[in-house]
Amino acid sequence: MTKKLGTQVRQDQIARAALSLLAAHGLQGLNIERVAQRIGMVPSAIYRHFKSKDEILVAVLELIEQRLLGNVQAVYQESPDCLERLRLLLMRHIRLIRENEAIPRIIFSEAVGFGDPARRARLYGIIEGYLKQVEEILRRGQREGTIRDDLDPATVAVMFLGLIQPAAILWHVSAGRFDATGQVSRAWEIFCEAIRTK
Amino acid sequence: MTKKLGTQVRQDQIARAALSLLAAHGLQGLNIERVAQRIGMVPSAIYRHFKSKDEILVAVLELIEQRLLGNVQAVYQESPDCLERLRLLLMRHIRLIRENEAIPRIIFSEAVGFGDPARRARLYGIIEGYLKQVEEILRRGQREGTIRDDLDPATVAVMFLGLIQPAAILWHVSAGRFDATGQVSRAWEIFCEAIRTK
DNA sequence: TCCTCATGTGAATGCTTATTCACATAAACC
DNA sequence: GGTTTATGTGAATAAGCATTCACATGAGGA
Repeated sequence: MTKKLGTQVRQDQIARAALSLLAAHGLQGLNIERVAQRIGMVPSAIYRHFKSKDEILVAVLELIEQRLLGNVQAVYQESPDCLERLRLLLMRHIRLIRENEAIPRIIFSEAVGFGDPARRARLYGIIEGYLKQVEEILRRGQREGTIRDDLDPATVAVMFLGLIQPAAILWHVSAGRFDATGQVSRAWEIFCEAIRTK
Repeated sequence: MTKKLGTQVRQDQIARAALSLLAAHGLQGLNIERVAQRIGMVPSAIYRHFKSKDEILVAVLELIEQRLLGNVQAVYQESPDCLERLRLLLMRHIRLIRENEAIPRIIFSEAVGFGDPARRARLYGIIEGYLKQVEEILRRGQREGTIRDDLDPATVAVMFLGLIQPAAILWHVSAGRFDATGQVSRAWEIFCEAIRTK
């Protein structure tokens, strides 16, 4: 029989497996059987650790949240300059998405958008939290004088997301042919020039 | 019995019904029964006009393409100024999405992203076609001297999409609380200033 | 060593849903 | 009006999949 492991360990394994499967097969292709297989269990065993498939999706959302906020922490270490921090965050974000296509997928997916309103709210909270972090970097830049202070940080933070999203989608839809990293780099130059103090 | 109608008429009805249902219930909630009900038929009758559910999705994609390109045609009539055309296109686009949430939903959906590679390619073609139209407006602006000609139109066109997408997603995830139109308007100001000739 | 409890198993259940098919009927054409 | 053909109907099929449950077993404490 499969080795027995604690519920925290299993929950983590399950969430990771689900995220990885979402990337490979999409939400439609995510079923309990595949998740179980991935970690060497039998489908019913999953239910020892999660009450339902929906709960697994919530766990996946939290995993994504961790990774996004982890990126924010990292760029604070990597550079003291706010504009540079944003650039680094952009590059980390695009890498995160390229390594894990599931992220935009689950975020835009109707399972989250239409399902339990609480889960939808949770997702909104995650995105808002990330936006708040971006805003914070922008505000610091404004205080330092490197970023134009006539701009609304909240608006600019959403625009920042807009540098990444369409590139990520084109990359995915084109089956990897679209040069997302190049697009984001070029777009960053234009964006950066627009928000930097003249 | 239900009145009998030609296949072209039915195909159009079915595609429209599917688009509308996608907006209301998401892809998961789109089933043949609901589509049939919406146009007063019985599920099996759908198969007189489409070989499979997948074919219906393709028809929906084509409907979306029509509407996007229709917007482009319209703004050419509405203004002779390229920057103004872009602004109008942006506003039309956000309105299209607000009236029809299904559009981002189906575009980002894994049914399209992971299914038949041909369908994925079709979607890429649609987005590319729209981008080409935006690029064309940008190029005209460059020739006229209203838009900076040191910018790559392709890059800027993707950025243009980026003005809309995150706003649309936040609007959807927040259940309509996020002010997408306001965000897009404010973002447009910043974007416009960045690409206009100084 | 034994007990107990959390974890793993395999089979069964039940629901949803796409798809098919034999049959029915409206409409177009002669 | 009769014939033909495309379109609509209702029932049946079958597959996929989440979830449950009675039972089995490993691991840690007494």
